[in-house]
Amino acid sequence: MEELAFAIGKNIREKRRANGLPQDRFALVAGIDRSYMGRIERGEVSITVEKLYRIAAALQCEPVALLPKISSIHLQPPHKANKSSLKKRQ
Amino acid sequence: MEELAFAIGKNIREKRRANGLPQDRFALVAGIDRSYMGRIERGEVSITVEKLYRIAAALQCEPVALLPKISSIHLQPPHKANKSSLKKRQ
DNA sequence: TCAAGCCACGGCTTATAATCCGTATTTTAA
DNA sequence: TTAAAATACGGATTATAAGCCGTGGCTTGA
Repeated sequence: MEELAFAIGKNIREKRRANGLPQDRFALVAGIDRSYMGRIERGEVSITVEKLYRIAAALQCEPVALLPKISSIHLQPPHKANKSSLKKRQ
Repeated sequence: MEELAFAIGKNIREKRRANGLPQDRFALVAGIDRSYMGRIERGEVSITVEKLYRIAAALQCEPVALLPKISSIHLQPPHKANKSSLKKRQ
């Protein structure tokens, strides 16, 4: 149900297949664990920007080519709802 | 020295200031810890794509507006150099 | 002056990203 | 069909992203 991760994973898979690379070899090129790469493509995990850049590099594209428009994503509130720690300014 | 993180942090700070928001209030809007937001802007930490989207949303811009061109970044090899686990196909 | 706003920075903890290795299942080509 | 390639998926561990709370330093306006 991770909308963002799912959209990214779908884009990665499409481009990878367009490049004719199997998942495990692609993971190797990107310098990412093969099992983790599977999870990324399935949208099961939330990746770092650094991983995004590795993957884009392996696909020879810009990171933005893998990212959905922000308007298409509704991100759910943080797990630890961050409670102010900011003085009210009446 | 994290080139990517530093570039992103710089972009975020610029846009935040352009919006006239102090760091702590901005962190609040983005739903991110104030102290962590400071580290992000200083380029001390590697963030997830999900955080990138939160920040972009708070800045009312697309994530790509915060990301440097891939050609301007040389990413260093993974810490755990991922050793094949892939059969040779001689 | 000093109070308040803004930011840097620290130590510590908690959540989770990422790895490693194995095996089951599906897909594809001969 | 069936063997091999490609992928799914699992458990367990390690690395690190992210949160929490405090403090200190700097700048500016009252």
